[in-house]
Amino acid sequence: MPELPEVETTRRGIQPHIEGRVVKKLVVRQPSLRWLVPEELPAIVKGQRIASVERRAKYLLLGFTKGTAIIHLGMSGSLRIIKATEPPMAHDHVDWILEDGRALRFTDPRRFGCLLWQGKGEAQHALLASLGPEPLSSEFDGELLYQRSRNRKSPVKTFIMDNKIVVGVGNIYANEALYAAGIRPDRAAGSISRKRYLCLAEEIKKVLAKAIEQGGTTLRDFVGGDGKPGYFKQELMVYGRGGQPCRHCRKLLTEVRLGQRSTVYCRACQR
DNA sequence: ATAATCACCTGCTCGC
DNA sequence: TGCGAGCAGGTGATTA
Repeated sequence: MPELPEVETTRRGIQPHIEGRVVKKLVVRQPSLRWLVPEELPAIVKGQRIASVERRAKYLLLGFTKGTAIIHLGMSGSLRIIKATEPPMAHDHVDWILEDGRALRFTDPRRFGCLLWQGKGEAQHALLASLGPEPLSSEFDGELLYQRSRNRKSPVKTFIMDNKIVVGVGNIYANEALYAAGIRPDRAAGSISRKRYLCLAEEIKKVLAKAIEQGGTTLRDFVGGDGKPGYFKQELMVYGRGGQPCRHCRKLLTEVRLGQRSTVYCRACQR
């Protein structure tokens, strides 16, 4: 479900409801997520105030005086605000019960998500330590892509999805940005010119920013923290459209697999 | 160091 | 209608 725009949409949806609130109780029904939820976490956060709700890459960070809760939504995770009395459904693994009678509920059928803890003063969590720049920040640009791609033989699509290069570019938006930039996804990253990388970086920024504006892409059942679906799906040019006509030239879009991920592009518009 | 593959898990769609 | 195969928004770990 979530790529960066969906995670950011979630963050914006839940922040007004939980920031500044005190955690009355953390209920972990299913600790077995991608990594085990730390056993001691409920005791650590009980009675603690959520001071901040931030995002780094696709991680959501709940800031406390004593440390930071690190949440990832994986492929199928979501967070929403509920009444604390709402009975849990099958994949409702964690509830952050607040003192105002509501709760932040984490749901994740596939359990690829995680909930971890980094205590204040501990070294930065390994998951966050070697991440590349945020795609919407000024640290990320075409020059960086150009420099980092020299001598790389892997496909450019795989390259821009590598979170050591830049974070937050998932399969949907990688496909979309490459289409917008007119670059074939299977070209070797090292064979692409500086000029084309400048264009690609701009398109990555544009597609992500636009998707955030629209509240993310709802494919199956993604909803933001406010329960509203995303509206970006109607803007997709290639993702999920293999075999259908290119919206620009009407030729049929090609679908291939690159690094186990479905990849769709136009053989005429992308070179 | 880089590239390719595997693994984690449930649910849904498709073809027979 | 039922059943196995394959696929899905992510990404760390493992293998060449």
